[in-house]
Amino acid sequence: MLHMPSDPRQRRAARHAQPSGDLAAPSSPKMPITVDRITDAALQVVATEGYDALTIRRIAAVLGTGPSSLYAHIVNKDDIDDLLVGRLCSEIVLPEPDPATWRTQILDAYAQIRDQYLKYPGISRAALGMVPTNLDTLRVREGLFAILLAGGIEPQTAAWALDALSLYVSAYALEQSLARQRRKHPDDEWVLGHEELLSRFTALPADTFPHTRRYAAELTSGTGNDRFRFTLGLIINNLSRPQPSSGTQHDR
Amino acid sequence: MLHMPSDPRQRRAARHAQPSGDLAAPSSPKMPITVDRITDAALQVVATEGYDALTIRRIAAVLGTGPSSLYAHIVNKDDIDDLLVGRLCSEIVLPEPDPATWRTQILDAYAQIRDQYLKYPGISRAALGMVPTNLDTLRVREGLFAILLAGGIEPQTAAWALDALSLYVSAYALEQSLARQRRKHPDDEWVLGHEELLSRFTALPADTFPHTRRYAAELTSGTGNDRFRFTLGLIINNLSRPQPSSGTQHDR
DNA sequence: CGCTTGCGACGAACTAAGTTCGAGTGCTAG
DNA sequence: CTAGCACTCGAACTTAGTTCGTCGCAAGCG
Repeated sequence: MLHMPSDPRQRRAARHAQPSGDLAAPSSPKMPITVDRITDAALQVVATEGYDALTIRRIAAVLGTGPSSLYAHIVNKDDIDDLLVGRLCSEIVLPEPDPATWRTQILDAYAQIRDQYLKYPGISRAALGMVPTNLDTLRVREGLFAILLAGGIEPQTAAWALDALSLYVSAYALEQSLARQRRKHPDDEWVLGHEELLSRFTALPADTFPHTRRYAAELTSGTGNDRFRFTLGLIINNLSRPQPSSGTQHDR
Repeated sequence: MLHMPSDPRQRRAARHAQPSGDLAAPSSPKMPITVDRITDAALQVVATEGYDALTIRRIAAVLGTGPSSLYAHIVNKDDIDDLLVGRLCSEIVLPEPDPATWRTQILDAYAQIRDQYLKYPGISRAALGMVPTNLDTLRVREGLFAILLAGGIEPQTAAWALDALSLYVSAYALEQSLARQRRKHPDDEWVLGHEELLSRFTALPADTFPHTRRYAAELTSGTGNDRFRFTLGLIINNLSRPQPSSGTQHDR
């Protein structure tokens, strides 16, 4: 039986390289530690305890072993991020591009990504730092890119819009995760519900914070989802229309 | 002489509370450790070595003391983030809102914020997790909000756009910082320049990555600044126009 | 059939970092 | 002058990422 490279660095490189002929070896009949099992364990930890609780020792404990046992399969902890994001991306289902409904297609796809991120709280932090050559993220990018192009968007505009949307969605998920985490961690008084935030704003001095005070209701209104759809709509709606020259040139 | 509360928790709370009558005590004639000196030292560390190198011990070393000496002034390390973001925000200069030039005013203000973030690499990570009651961030928000309102934007739209823009700028700065950091850290082969990224894209299999391959030039084109201005323009240009109803409702 | 060899598993240990403890120190009020 | 208090700081505790050296097992080989 042909073995994979024993050096985990080479394995990581192999994961980032284009898919060559040799597929990943199927798991042995026994119960050895594999990259897949590590990924499963890590995802389980993140789903139940959040990304901050994701430690090498925690993963090893789920697998019933010690921390050093993982280092035959991973390079370092960053490698785990790679695996997690890869797994998440692989579960994104992308539609066949349809020029008639490309807006909702994009919106739905990003909502899917957002839901994945929120399902694994804090994991978007890993996605933000991901090297852009990860194969699974490239697959998703390709799919989203195809939808935009089918919508008649200029390739250059589509490419940059892709960046903007992806970045925003990651940041949005990260912020949401952090907020929810704080809400579950009421050790300090830093947990602010909607009403408390509103009352804080209205209690601000009117001379230095006139607008924040006056429009406190607007500033604190809307669910996370409302704001998400608003922003994506803002970006998407501006794509297919000719950009009015208003001091901002973005042609090239 | 009246002393501040001895418990650093109360001091932190005091920093977040609205500015009451008692101003912070001026520094003693000698050379004691103060919150300001801690902030200075921390900023210096971040500017020269990046946010990842910001440790309690490193700050203490800059101040010529041990790590425990700081805990009389800060609650924990998160508190340092608070101080840093506060300092950064306090250096943002906001223009008097001008209805005629509100677009460039917003763009310039966010460019200022972006430059601050990039000057202290990785610090935007702290900004992303910041509690929204930080007084200094509120000041900046108030100023930006005022500009949008002066531009005739609906309060609700302005409030949500503020969120979207701030989130994007933070995420943008974080990504840029991470990328630059990787470039300076050539221990692995994960450093990808523009050309290398391009060649990677063109080397992708044409059957599964047709668009990425075909438009590799567009996908890798543009400086960070180009993309920054593009995205902000995308959002800003859509604000003052009536939102076409395209499945996205944001009223309430 | 027994020996070798090499890979994967893993206990132990090293380092770094956040945080706490408790003793010391100097300033200020009474 | 002295008591109290805030501040300082060395030492130590805890957690976490990572490495080292050993062990066991299975495949090939004589």
